[in-house]
Amino acid sequence: MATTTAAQQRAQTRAQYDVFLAECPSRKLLDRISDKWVTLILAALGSDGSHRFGADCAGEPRPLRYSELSRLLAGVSQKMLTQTLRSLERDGLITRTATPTVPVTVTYELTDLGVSLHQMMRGLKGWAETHMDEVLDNRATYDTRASAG
Amino acid sequence: MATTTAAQQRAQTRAQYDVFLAECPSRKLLDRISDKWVTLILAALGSDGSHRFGADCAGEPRPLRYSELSRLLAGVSQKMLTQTLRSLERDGLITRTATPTVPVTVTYELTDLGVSLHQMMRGLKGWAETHMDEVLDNRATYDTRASAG
DNA sequence: GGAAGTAGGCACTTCAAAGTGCGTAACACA
DNA sequence: TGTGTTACGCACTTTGAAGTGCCTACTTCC
Repeated sequence: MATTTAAQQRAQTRAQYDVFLAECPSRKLLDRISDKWVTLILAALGSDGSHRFGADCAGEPRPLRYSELSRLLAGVSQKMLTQTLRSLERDGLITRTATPTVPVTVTYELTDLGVSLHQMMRGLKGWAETHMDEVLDNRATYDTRASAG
Repeated sequence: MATTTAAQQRAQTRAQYDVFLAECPSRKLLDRISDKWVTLILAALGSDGSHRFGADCAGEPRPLRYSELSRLLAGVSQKMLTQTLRSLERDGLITRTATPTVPVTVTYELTDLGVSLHQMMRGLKGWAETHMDEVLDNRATYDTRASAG
């Protein structure tokens, strides 16, 4: 009977904890931006449409079509692209504009909020470029010691 | 035979894409901080040991014992706590100090790099508090329209 | 008239991460 | 002597997200 006592206790405390986590706006922000395709779509829409995500993320924001995004993000499945675009639209970070042309044309564009988020991610990039090398150095050193020492 | 042609093409492009992603330091940073327990451990070690993560994350950084962290983070399983601490130690964000006392005592402490990361996450928090409400508003509006409209 | 392109929807499957329980070495205390 | 604590390691299981294939409606081009 009492085989899950410890588990249930943890479930209790976890439930409370999850509530707390859900309340934390920075946690929610992380949930949003920590998605692989979210960051890439933001980068794509935030920069011009050329496939230069890594370097500077510069260029002017430009609306992109679904098919353009699909080609730009290369490895993304249609499902994930659609799904991610929906969630970004839901959050008011991008707008979806469907024009009933020959075959229906849909374009996506960053909102002001989306641009704001994109700007912040460039800030993140700054920190990362400053310190992430150090982190990776530490990681390599740790691994070397673990296997050699 | 050629049933996986499209899939394999995607696999190709995805492989290239993953390489690119792996090279991006901001992507790596996201991989690090977007972990639930990472952020909480950082918050715990970055603030004093009281259970006030949400409000201000203030207080002075203080080394904490494994058991203290375990109690503080409540819902965390021992496995995840150990695992997360290891990875943070590996990255040079925290230090692990074992003192061979009565039952062995282990304390964890933020390194300078860890403090730096903790500071940045407070910056994140700033953005989140400024804009995340807006995002959540949009989300709620979207959901309402979807179900009611 | 059938193939192709556009922007997806739907359902099945897989796969890795997280959860969960159990074991451990050393010592202290009853 | 046996039970408890500390700080884990190991192995099994679950689960939820992502991947993948297959479908549509409409049109245009060959």
